[in-house]
Amino acid sequence: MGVRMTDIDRIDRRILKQLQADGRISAVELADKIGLSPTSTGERMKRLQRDGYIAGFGARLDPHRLGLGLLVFVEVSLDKTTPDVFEKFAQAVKRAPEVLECHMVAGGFDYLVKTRVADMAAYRHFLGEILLALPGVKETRTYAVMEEVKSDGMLPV
Amino acid sequence: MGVRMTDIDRIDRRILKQLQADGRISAVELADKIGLSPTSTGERMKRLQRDGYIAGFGARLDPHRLGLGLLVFVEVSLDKTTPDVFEKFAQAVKRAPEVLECHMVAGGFDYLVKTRVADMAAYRHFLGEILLALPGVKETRTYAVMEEVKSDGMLPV
DNA sequence: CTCAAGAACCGAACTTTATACGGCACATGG
DNA sequence: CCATGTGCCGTATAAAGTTCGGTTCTTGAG
Repeated sequence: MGVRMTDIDRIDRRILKQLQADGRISAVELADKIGLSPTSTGERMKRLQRDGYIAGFGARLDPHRLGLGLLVFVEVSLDKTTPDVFEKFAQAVKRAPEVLECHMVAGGFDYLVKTRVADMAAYRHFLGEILLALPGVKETRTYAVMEEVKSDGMLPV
Repeated sequence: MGVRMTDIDRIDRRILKQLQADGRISAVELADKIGLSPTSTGERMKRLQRDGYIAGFGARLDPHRLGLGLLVFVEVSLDKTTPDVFEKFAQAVKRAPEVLECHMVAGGFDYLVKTRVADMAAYRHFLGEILLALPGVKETRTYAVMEEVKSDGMLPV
């Protein structure tokens, strides 16, 4: 299944690590962190993007500052007797802005949903009016996050 | 509990939205997307960072390209008879690079851990040698992700 | 009402960064 | 040996970031 054209070396990994931590670092500053010229650094950055190692850049926003103080995980079980439930559910979830992540899992339930809302009242509304309103949703289990021990989600490179 | 000094308006929200989607957009381009001069746009960006709405910038790396093809969630229950288990567990988790996220939750278990590894063999090693080796870990339930329906984790602004 | 003060925006000058180009060193394979 | 390709670098040009002064608008006190 090889779509990849090239492989990456030690220097590429250091570039990826730095860019993951600070996506707005200049090629000049990055260059002398890794001991290369700005030109070569820029070329490598462009190659890493072209080959898909870097999917994009983004600002990390503070959810609490934006009034999204409550993080909630929901386990969802679907009624598998109806056809298309998985498709419908997946599409609905992609449209819901409260849903940050949604993963189909193997195990005791079908989907694990990560949600961020303002407070419990907002979550109650989301659960009742949006999630449970979807056809085929048989059961949900809610886990409110009390403390975010680790949240950055940085990949080990 | 007001630490915030200022509030944000409609224009700030559009800036945040754009920067979340593309953290490397130039102030010039961003400026005419939102109908403002590059100067004012730059000033607002700096203010949004200073006030903590923007925590930072980062590159979005493709986990599959980096050989981290398997996403796994683990529910962890701790043995609450021992003192300090929560502290120890939290600190160990912060040190583990395989752990992308870890949240203490209210409900049937104690921690929900999000992990990314190369494959099942790597996960087996992580579970046995690292997670279960921690003192106080009573029980774990593993949920391997079969399909990532939604993964970006963009906040609604 | 008048006026001073502050906030937000803008354009222009200046500084820094990105990009494109040409050349150099080195490894590879015919 | 030589041709080719790759990676690196320095320079020059184009673009973006940054600072500064000045304008308008709002606000609140006199």
